Amino acid sequence: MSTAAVKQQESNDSEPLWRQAELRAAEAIGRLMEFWGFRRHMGRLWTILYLSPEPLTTAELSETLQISSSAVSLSLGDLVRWGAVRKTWRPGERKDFYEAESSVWKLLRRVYERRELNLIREANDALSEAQQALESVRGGLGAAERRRVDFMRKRLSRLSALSRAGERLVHLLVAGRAINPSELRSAEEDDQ
Amino acid sequence: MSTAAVKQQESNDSEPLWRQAELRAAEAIGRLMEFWGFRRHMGRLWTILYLSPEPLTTAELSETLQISSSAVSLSLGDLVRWGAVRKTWRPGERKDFYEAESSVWKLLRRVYERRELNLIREANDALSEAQQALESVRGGLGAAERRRVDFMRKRLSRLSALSRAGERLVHLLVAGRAINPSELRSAEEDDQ
DNA sequence: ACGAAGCTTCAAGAAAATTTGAAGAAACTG
DNA sequence: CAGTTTCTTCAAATTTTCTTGAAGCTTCGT
Repeated sequence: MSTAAVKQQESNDSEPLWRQAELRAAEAIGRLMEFWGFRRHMGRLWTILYLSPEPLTTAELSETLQISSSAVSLSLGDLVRWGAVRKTWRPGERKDFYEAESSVWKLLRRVYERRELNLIREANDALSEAQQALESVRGGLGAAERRRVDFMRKRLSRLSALSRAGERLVHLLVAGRAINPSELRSAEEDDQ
Repeated sequence: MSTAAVKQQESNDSEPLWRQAELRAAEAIGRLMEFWGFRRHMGRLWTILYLSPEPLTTAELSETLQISSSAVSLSLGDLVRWGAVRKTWRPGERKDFYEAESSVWKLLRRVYERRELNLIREANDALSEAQQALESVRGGLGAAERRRVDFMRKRLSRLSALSRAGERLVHLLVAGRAINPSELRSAEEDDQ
């Protein structure tokens, strides 16, 4: 009864037979993107567009994925801002059409460039500030506390070295150059 | 007189002067980890431990970060499970003490190995299923729909190729070997 | 210029996650 | 072995994030 039910469902709704496969792929990519820090809808929408031979309208998207048109608009806007989806225009049509940027590599690069690098830099700044704060405080401490603070300073500088190394690696990645992760490892090989 | 003032400051809050810097660093790393898909507390706790010359108790941690002991226990448990923190034991002490795994490189490797690889594999499986579903449906379609499905199949196989390439890269990364991101790029260079 | 169609933004509601206090287990001490 | 101390688990509550329907804008055709 369950397999029959599926067949029925497919033809009853006047849904193409491949819709289910499409949704499954969209879901997989959606999860991947969610895990990567984006909204799940972004991945789903992008996938639907990526699998479509021609541009789609927001109405088609919201119908396919069964989400409200405002949700489509929201996530689609993000996708456009990330360059993952382009607005296209059709002569004689009033609605906007959307198509996926089909070079995943380009997308990855852009995200790393805009987002990951920023993130690392912010962490870096915060670490530097913390280090400076420690240094400025160090003078007025007794011997025991000074030892303590020196330990922290050593550790903080290791973290800084790491995050600078990470920044460098992402830079290389974005430039499409080869990367050697051992740089990360060696960034923390000064003391034990 | 100025040293006296500093001393006062120290004792008024009964907080060491460097506490603030420590918290700032913890916050920075916490954000980084949150962005990376972990609970923020995990990063904060790890950082406090990493910056401490000696192991700390849960009580000290919850006091330092101002979070409940149950939250400490929860996130600390995760950290131990990820190998980011070790339980240590002190003769004569009843409480457990915790210390940070100080090799960040080891940690990164472990996370990529356990989590990212799994994630990619899951996506891969879902994509394969979708592809198979399309193939099994292809027979019963008219010409137009068949063309449509063939387009999807081509795109899906590109996604598969990409994610297999990604899997390979992560493998290399985990093994500490050099990586060339151009493998990703070339994974989608069959058609336009 | 007016009306309609489509897109976006917003505030309210729903869902999901994190956080916590309290209760339960486990481990140690006297 | 009873009584503590410490750690963990759980359900309730809070906070945060997501989703939606409605209202506001903009653009286009007449």
